[in-house]
Amino acid sequence: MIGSCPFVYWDVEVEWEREIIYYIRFKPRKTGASGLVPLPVRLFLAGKRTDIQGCVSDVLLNSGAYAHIYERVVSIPYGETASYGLIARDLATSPRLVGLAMKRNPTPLVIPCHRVVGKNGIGGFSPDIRIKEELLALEKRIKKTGRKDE
DNA sequence: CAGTGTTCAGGAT
DNA sequence: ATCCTGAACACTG
Repeated sequence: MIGSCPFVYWDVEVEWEREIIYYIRFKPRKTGASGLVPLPVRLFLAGKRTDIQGCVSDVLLNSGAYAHIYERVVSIPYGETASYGLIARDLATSPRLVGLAMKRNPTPLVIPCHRVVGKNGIGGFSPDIRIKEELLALEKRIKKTGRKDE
Protein backbone atom coordinates (compact mmCIF):
# COMPACT_ATOMS: atom_id res chain seq x y z
CA MET A 1 0.00 0.00 0.00
CA ILE A 2 1.08 3.56 -0.54
CA GLY A 3 -0.36 6.82 0.72
CA SER A 4 0.50 10.20 2.14
CA CYS A 5 -0.52 12.68 4.80
CA PRO A 6 0.47 16.28 5.55
CA PHE A 7 3.01 17.48 8.09
CA VAL A 8 3.70 21.20 8.44
CA TYR A 9 4.98 22.25 4.97
CA TRP A 10 5.38 18.74 3.61
CA ASP A 11 3.60 15.61 2.51
CA VAL A 12 4.79 12.43 4.16
CA GLU A 13 4.62 9.59 1.68
CA VAL A 14 4.48 6.13 3.22
CA GLU A 15 4.81 2.70 1.69
CA TRP A 16 3.75 -0.26 3.83
CA GLU A 17 2.44 -3.81 3.93
CA ARG A 18 0.38 -5.05 6.86
CA GLU A 19 2.01 -3.54 9.99
CA ILE A 20 5.45 -3.04 8.48
CA ILE A 21 6.64 0.18 6.87
CA TYR A 22 9.17 -0.13 4.08
CA TYR A 23 9.63 3.40 2.81
CA ILE A 24 9.01 6.96 3.94
CA ARG A 25 9.92 10.19 2.20
CA PHE A 26 9.14 13.86 2.63
CA LYS A 27 7.94 15.87 -0.35
CA PRO A 28 6.86 19.48 -0.79
CA ARG A 29 3.16 19.77 -0.03
CA LYS A 30 0.93 19.40 -3.06
CA THR A 31 -2.20 17.46 -2.46
CA GLY A 32 -3.10 17.98 1.16
CA ALA A 33 -4.97 14.67 1.05
CA SER A 34 -4.68 12.90 4.34
CA GLY A 35 -5.42 9.72 6.20
CA LEU A 36 -4.01 7.18 3.77
CA VAL A 37 -1.18 6.08 6.04
CA PRO A 38 -0.93 3.64 8.96
CA LEU A 39 -2.50 4.86 12.17
CA PRO A 40 0.74 5.03 14.22
CA VAL A 41 2.24 7.42 11.67
CA ARG A 42 -0.83 9.66 11.75
CA LEU A 43 -0.78 9.75 15.53
CA PHE A 44 2.94 10.42 15.69
CA LEU A 45 2.75 13.33 13.24
CA ALA A 46 -0.23 14.71 15.11
CA GLY A 47 1.99 14.98 18.18
CA LYS A 48 0.95 11.85 20.02
CA ARG A 49 3.66 9.86 21.69
CA THR A 50 3.22 6.49 19.97
CA ASP A 51 5.34 3.41 19.46
CA ILE A 52 6.08 3.94 15.82
CA GLN A 53 9.21 1.80 16.12
CA GLY A 54 6.97 -1.25 16.11
CA CYS A 55 6.55 -0.70 12.37
CA VAL A 56 10.23 -1.21 11.62
CA SER A 57 11.15 -3.69 8.91
CA ASP A 58 13.45 -6.35 10.31
CA VAL A 59 15.41 -6.76 7.09
CA LEU A 60 16.85 -3.28 7.75
CA LEU A 61 17.91 -4.40 11.21
CA ASN A 62 19.35 -7.74 10.12
CA SER A 63 21.06 -7.20 6.81
CA GLY A 64 23.39 -4.69 5.19
CA ALA A 65 26.30 -2.72 6.57
CA TYR A 66 24.03 -0.27 8.37
CA ALA A 67 22.00 -2.87 10.24
CA HIS A 68 23.67 -2.43 13.61
CA ILE A 69 23.54 1.35 13.24
CA TYR A 70 19.81 1.32 12.56
CA GLU A 71 19.31 -1.04 15.46
CA ARG A 72 21.08 1.37 17.78
CA VAL A 73 19.16 4.39 16.49
CA VAL A 74 15.82 2.66 16.97
CA SER A 75 16.65 2.36 20.66
CA ILE A 76 16.90 6.13 21.21
CA PRO A 77 13.88 7.03 23.36
CA TYR A 78 11.23 9.55 22.37
CA GLY A 79 12.30 13.11 23.05
CA GLU A 80 15.99 12.26 23.46
CA THR A 81 18.98 12.55 21.15
CA ALA A 82 22.36 10.92 20.61
CA SER A 83 25.35 12.25 18.68
CA TYR A 84 26.92 10.69 15.58
CA GLY A 85 30.13 10.31 17.54
CA LEU A 86 28.53 8.57 20.53
CA ILE A 87 26.80 6.01 18.35
CA ALA A 88 29.99 5.44 16.38
CA ARG A 89 31.92 4.75 19.58
CA ASP A 90 29.25 2.37 20.85
CA LEU A 91 29.47 0.35 17.65
CA ALA A 92 33.20 0.71 16.99
CA THR A 93 32.61 2.47 13.69
CA SER A 94 33.09 6.03 12.44
CA PRO A 95 30.86 9.09 12.84
CA ARG A 96 30.85 9.67 9.11
CA LEU A 97 29.46 6.23 8.46
CA VAL A 98 26.69 6.93 10.95
CA GLY A 99 25.90 10.09 9.00
CA LEU A 100 25.86 8.17 5.76
CA ALA A 101 23.55 5.55 7.21
CA MET A 102 21.17 8.28 8.31
CA LYS A 103 21.18 9.88 4.90
CA ARG A 104 20.35 6.54 3.29
CA ASN A 105 17.73 5.67 5.90
CA PRO A 106 14.74 4.32 3.96
CA THR A 107 12.30 4.89 6.81
CA PRO A 108 12.83 8.09 8.77
CA LEU A 109 10.48 8.45 11.77
CA VAL A 110 10.35 4.66 12.13
CA ILE A 111 14.12 4.64 12.39
CA PRO A 112 14.31 8.01 14.15
CA CYS A 113 17.29 9.54 12.38
CA HIS A 114 16.06 12.97 13.47
CA ARG A 115 17.21 12.07 17.00
CA VAL A 116 20.81 11.76 15.81
CA VAL A 117 22.51 15.14 16.09
CA GLY A 118 26.00 16.59 15.87
CA LYS A 119 28.16 16.95 18.93
CA ASN A 120 27.62 20.68 18.77
CA GLY A 121 25.01 21.49 16.20
CA ILE A 122 21.95 19.79 14.85
CA GLY A 123 23.59 17.82 12.04
CA GLY A 124 21.89 17.32 8.71
CA PHE A 125 18.64 16.08 7.30
CA SER A 126 17.50 15.60 3.75
CA PRO A 127 15.58 16.82 1.98
CA ASP A 128 15.11 19.74 4.38
CA ILE A 129 16.72 20.51 7.73
CA ARG A 130 13.53 22.23 8.87
CA ILE A 131 11.83 18.84 9.05
CA LYS A 132 14.33 17.72 11.64
CA GLU A 133 13.87 20.93 13.59
CA GLU A 134 10.11 20.50 13.61
CA LEU A 135 10.32 16.89 14.75
CA LEU A 136 12.74 17.64 17.57
CA ALA A 137 10.68 20.61 18.72
CA LEU A 138 7.55 18.48 18.65
CA GLU A 139 9.07 15.69 20.70
CA LYS A 140 10.52 18.10 23.21
CA ARG A 141 7.12 19.68 23.68
CA ILE A 142 5.33 16.36 24.15
CA LYS A 143 8.00 14.89 26.34
CA LYS A 144 7.58 17.66 28.85
CA THR A 145 3.83 18.17 29.02
CA GLY A 146 2.55 14.87 27.68
CA ARG A 147 0.33 16.94 25.44
CA LYS A 148 0.67 18.84 22.25
CA ASP A 149 0.21 22.37 23.52
CA GLU A 150 1.41 24.55 26.40
C1' DC B 1 39.55 6.23 -5.85
C1' DA B 2 36.29 10.17 -4.26
C1' DG B 3 32.67 11.10 -1.26
C1' DT B 4 29.75 11.07 3.05
C1' DG B 5 23.92 14.43 7.57
C1' DT B 6 31.49 13.86 11.75
C1' DT B 7 34.94 14.77 15.03
C1' DC B 8 39.27 16.12 16.85
C1' DA B 9 43.62 18.64 17.46
C1' DG B 10 46.38 22.51 16.26
C1' DG B 11 47.08 27.27 15.19
C1' DA B 12 45.78 32.09 13.91
C1' DT B 13 42.93 35.96 14.58
C1' DA C 1 36.09 33.38 22.41
C1' DT C 2 35.60 32.19 17.03
C1' DC C 3 37.31 30.65 12.62
C1' DC C 4 40.15 28.11 9.72
C1' DT C 5 42.71 23.94 8.22
C1' DG C 6 43.92 19.06 7.84
C1' DA C 7 43.47 14.38 8.97
C1' DA C 8 41.27 9.92 10.52
C1' DC C 9 37.25 7.43 10.67
C1' DA C 10 34.40 2.71 7.89
C1' DC C 11 32.24 1.88 4.14
C1' DT C 12 30.02 2.68 -0.68
C1' DG C 13 29.57 3.23 -5.88
